[in-house]
Amino acid sequence: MNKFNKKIPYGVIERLPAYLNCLMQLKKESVTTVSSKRLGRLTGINAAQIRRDLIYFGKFGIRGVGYEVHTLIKKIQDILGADKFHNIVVIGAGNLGAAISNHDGLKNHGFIVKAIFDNNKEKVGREINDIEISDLSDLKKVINEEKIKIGILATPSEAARKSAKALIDEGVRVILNYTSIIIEAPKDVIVYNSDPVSDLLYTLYYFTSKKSM
Amino acid sequence: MNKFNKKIPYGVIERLPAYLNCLMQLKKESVTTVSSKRLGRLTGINAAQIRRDLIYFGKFGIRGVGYEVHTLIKKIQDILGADKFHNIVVIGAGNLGAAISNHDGLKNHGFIVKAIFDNNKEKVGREINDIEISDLSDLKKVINEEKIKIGILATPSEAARKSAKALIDEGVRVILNYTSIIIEAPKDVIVYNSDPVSDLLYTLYYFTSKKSM
DNA sequence: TAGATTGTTAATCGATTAACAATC
DNA sequence: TAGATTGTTAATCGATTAACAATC
Repeated sequence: MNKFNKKIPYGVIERLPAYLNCLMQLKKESVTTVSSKRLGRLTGINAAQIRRDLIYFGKFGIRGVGYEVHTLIKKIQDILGADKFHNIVVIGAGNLGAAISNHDGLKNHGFIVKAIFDNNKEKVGREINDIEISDLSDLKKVINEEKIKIGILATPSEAARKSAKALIDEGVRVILNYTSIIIEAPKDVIVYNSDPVSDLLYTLYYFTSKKSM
Repeated sequence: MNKFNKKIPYGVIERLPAYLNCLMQLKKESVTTVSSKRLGRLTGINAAQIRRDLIYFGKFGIRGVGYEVHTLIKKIQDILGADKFHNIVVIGAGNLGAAISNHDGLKNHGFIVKAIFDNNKEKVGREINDIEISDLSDLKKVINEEKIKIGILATPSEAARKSAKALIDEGVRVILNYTSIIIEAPKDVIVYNSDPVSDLLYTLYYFTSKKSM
């Protein structure tokens, strides 16, 4: 719900991170102002749609000028909740877990990796990106002490279901699932699945038979 | 376009990999038949929608019985083009590149990683998952020799734009972009962006203010 | 003022879902 | 046959986009 008390379409929320990402790159290039037209060209999204999306939340632009990059970043961060810090945990200290833990963007958007868990005793105690790898058996303790609500699942598939259950049982409410296991969760838990194979298969459809996108 | 010569909604194609993934898990559990109702419960997708999605491509079910798992897998693989082998390359031999190259699902769906590229001379010559790491300067040669049309971009952000350009210039037509860099590509190149931060930000919206999904 | 671009409407387009006849 | 579930329709719901007045 927004200030007009209207339900926001999913598509709108899905596009906001894309706008934000684009705006942050523009900011890095010292661009101060951007029109919906330009933002549209950069993100591949229709300019009218960008304006439509934004006015769900307020009038952030200046007619005849465009949007101030800095202001729009603040507004979108505020809408998404990315203006606050969020403690997260990563399950799995393999390549994937390490890649995610090292991701610059997390820090830039206020996500703080509080712990990385693994059940491999050899890895426990080592560090990834200055974060110590903890034993999976300490999951419960850490989640409760740090009041963690967001978890990233980056284990091998075999371990995924058990870890997901542990996260949910301890009160985690958002799970980013990077395994190909299907996670069954109660309605108040948000599970977001991300799988390179699904992404590839999706694009493959449009590729293999030269269907237009 | 399908056999009825009607345009297939994007949403349908997006859901097919989810069905496929679910079906393959069912097959592993030796389930032979599944109803749209059960598939719906497992994937979180409305049963009517599953049936609707599938008949865009043909009548794959048996009234009163459901869908034969094995048959439906074949059909969906055929639709997506996942019944053939596809050579791919991965750019970036860091944690992310390694994680993707090691991903079981790739092999299961016919994707063969032909080469992993990196510009770090120390990594070149080593192996990940039995695939030798090649020097980025050999990209052109490999892509042309192996007629690679699919590339996965898993480099640090700084290197992404240059690598993307190289891929496109040499004829790659599908790019899975795992960096947060925006890639500008001609219309006949399909770029699919996947970024853990965008995924987190999206879920964050529904989480932070207890908005219903 | 002239040019540019937002905010906003309204028309179009596309997606979802309930319902049920067909049929296994 | 009775029960189950698909295939299919049609109504509803939601998303996209062109167009343009408002206004910087």
